[in-house]
Amino acid sequence: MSATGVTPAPTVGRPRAFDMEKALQKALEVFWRKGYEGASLPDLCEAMGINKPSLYAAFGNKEQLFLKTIELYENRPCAFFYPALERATSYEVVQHMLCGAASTNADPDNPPGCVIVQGALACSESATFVKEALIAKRRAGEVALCTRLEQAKAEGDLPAHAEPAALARYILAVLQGMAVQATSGANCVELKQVAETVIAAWPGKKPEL
Amino acid sequence: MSATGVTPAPTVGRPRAFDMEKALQKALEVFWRKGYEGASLPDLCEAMGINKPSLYAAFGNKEQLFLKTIELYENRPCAFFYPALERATSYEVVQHMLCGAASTNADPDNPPGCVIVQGALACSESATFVKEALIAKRRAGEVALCTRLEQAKAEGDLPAHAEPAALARYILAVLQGMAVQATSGANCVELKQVAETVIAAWPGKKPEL
DNA sequence: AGGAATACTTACCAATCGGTACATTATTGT
DNA sequence: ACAATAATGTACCGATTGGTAAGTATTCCT
Repeated sequence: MSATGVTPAPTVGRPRAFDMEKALQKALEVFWRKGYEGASLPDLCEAMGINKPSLYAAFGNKEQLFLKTIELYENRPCAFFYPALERATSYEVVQHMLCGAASTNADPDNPPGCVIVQGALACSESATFVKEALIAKRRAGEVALCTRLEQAKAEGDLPAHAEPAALARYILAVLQGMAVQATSGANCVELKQVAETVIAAWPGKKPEL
Repeated sequence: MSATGVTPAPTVGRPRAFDMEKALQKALEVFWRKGYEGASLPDLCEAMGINKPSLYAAFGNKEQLFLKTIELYENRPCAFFYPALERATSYEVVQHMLCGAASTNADPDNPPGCVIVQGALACSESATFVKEALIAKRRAGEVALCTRLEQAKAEGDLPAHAEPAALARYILAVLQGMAVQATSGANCVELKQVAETVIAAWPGKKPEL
């Protein structure tokens, strides 16, 4: 198993004629817009600018390609979530999460919504593995936020009666709902209003004005 | 065009050997669990206990069958939304919506989540019509709630600075997020905690204790 | 220059997709 | 009894699905 998780470029043989990262980015766009099952191999190949045997040689199969695009997604467009956890107060944490979600979910340069939500929400049995991988990603985010809110509670940043698990679930529900709203056509301003509504009622300490 | 929208039972010819409403109910379950595109005709036929020609004769095609199941869905399991609008105060309106969603989204007797959310969130071009029909359903709910909140504001039930459109969008986002949570395995108690978090911070007048 | 190794192109595969033609069976009206 | 009508079961349709075999082209190493 390589340390980077990426197959190292071989020193011999014909060199690859396309950029794997750019191809992944294009595949991500297709999966993002159409979901795992709705994206066909011709769709993917056309967007990636390669043909099927190249796709299979480089990425394994459709399922593995999808999982790799999700990895890319978490490191690039959706990169607001985990960094937000490092903010000083729970107020700022949720503020950055919700505002980041509003921006990326309704970014006109990307498909609307969130691929981790809409990539495989309801699907046939053949996509069960992918569906559960996305469930795990969503749950991981919830657990991470819950841990952060427990810390906030311990620090007195959240009141003693606060329930970090319930609050984390609530915030994740709002984030996921914002993704649905974005796929329905909501724009960034509209999503920021949702974010603002949540933030205004946040039980944690607010920053000085 | 018939008044009921249902083809009247013909007086001559071989009688239908299955109950259309029960078959629709079974089809709804399949679409609910697998989504519009993830549900294949064999899936549907098996669940409905009929075969393809009967399905097409009775319901038109897959798309029309889906739209009919959505109609059934709105009148049956998901029947908490519009009735909730008739409550006396905005507090009770959102309380009933959120608690109703918690119950039906995580009802162990039904598939998890909400078919109007997950039926066709991200899909191929061939499902565009269905996808937009669901978007329209979601938007209609949002508009109806917004109208109800405008009334609440006019009645002094909501403060003068309240923005009904933003609040309605927020509540719908939470409802849709709860559906996503349910498909991820959240149970009724967990969803009720989300509902309670929202209700506790609702800006409208709270009922007497 | 000549392997060895890798990627690309074309053409194909079985399985499944949504949808239907056709013959058969069951019912009503006369 | 007999036509008219409608639902059923079987068997099929072309198109598309994810995936691959095989031949060709391009590179590195000796």
